[in-house]
Amino acid sequence: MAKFIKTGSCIDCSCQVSLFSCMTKEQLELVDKNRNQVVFKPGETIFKTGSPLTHILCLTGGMVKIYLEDPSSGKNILLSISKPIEMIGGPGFLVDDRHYITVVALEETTACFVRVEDYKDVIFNNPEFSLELIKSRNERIIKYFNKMLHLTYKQTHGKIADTLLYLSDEIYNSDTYYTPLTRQDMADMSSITKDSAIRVLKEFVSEGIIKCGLHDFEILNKELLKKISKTG
Amino acid sequence: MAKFIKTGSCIDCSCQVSLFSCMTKEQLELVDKNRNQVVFKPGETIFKTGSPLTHILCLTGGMVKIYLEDPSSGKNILLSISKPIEMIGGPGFLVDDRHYITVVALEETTACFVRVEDYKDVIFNNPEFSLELIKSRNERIIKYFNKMLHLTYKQTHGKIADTLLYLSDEIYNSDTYYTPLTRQDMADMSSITKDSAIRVLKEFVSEGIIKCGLHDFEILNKELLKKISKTG
DNA sequence: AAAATAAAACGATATATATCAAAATAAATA
DNA sequence: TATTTATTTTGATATATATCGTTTTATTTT
Repeated sequence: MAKFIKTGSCIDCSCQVSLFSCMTKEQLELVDKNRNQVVFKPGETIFKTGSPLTHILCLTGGMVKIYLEDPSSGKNILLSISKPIEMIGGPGFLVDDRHYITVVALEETTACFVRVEDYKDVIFNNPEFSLELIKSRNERIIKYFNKMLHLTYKQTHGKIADTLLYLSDEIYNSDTYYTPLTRQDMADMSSITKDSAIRVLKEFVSEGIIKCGLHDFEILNKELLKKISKTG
Repeated sequence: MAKFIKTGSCIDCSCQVSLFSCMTKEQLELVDKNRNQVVFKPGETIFKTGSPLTHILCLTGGMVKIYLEDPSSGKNILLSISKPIEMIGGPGFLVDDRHYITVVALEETTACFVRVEDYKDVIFNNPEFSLELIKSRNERIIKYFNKMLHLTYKQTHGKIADTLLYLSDEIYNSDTYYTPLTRQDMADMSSITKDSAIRVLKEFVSEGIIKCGLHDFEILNKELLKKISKTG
């Protein structure tokens, strides 16, 4: 039992639904301070593909990876990394109430769970929130469109370049960063095999485009990396 | 001028916005009967990637293909075929009001344009509609998740099998169908090259799985096709 | 109907990348 | 610290699929 349900999670954590109506990040930050939260250790699974979607996650601290799992092939696609403050639900919401994503803590992560019924209530009673939600869904779809295009025509070098730039520009906001991601994770982000990821990273190092250890990365020639990302 | 704006399109076609609040297909059908519509000839472009998104399309007759275009690589992904009655907007709605999809008529197609402001009004004033819209966005995201997984791990045979099954099960509802799609279209649907599509189709024919002419298809061994789709 | 254009078909070749196996290194555990 | 386990690295090989040039067939235009 304790193996499947993390202590303290999936309990109505006294989130005041009305407070969610005002959706500015500043307000959410305030709200979150006064709330009991669940703490996840690195590597712990928060949402698992296929399991019932009963709550929406409000990520308040730490960092998680979000990925797709294909049970039949065993292949994964690492879709994104998420940082606070972000609501993480997944497309099963309002559809079949199942998770279509797996969310795993990359470091110590704090989160609060909001019941889907409560979340639905907010949408129903707050048209501004609805429009914001539709907007964010659409923004995500645009990202998936790009991902689909990249998956079809980019090759390993372009894909790894994308991954390095994503981490630098969107996650760590620096050309030098430490990441807990493994080579397998970076391969899953790039939709290539682990072996290919290692090979390409090594090439980039030998060409002076990056410097890297197991988890430390430094982008030395960002312009070239961007060019590689563009040309495929 | 006439080259870019189809005569009669993108004009507020007196759609009664309030009527859209009731979103059952039957009701929409009734509405559409009393509305002046725009007729597109086969091959005509209705929405073009990159152009301003000023209207949402209500497809009332005919059939369209919806695809992603990558201007830099020239690669296309054919996402889906749409039949009446369906609302076609695209993820630029509420984001940057640009089209991220290209919609092209496959046969003579009738459609009605709804101004985005009016559409926004409906969402704002009708919470049931909002929930339905979020649901449909999520359903689409689930499809894109599957597409992304398939793109990464399936190979040509599995991809073409998927395309044949999609046309049979979701579009033409028959194991025998005529389709105006070209080999290039079927390749774009499968995210492979035209040459590969031709090769695989020919293999399927020689193995007795399908029978096909240029545009006529007959699925002879559906179970095997499903198996090929599953195993990649 | 003839000419021109576009689409489909096909073979030969190139190549990128997955796959596999084995070694080296790092991390976790006892 | 020693031992086990997991991750990373590396090379060799296989293979699927894109690419290219050419021919054939279909479709459209004049």
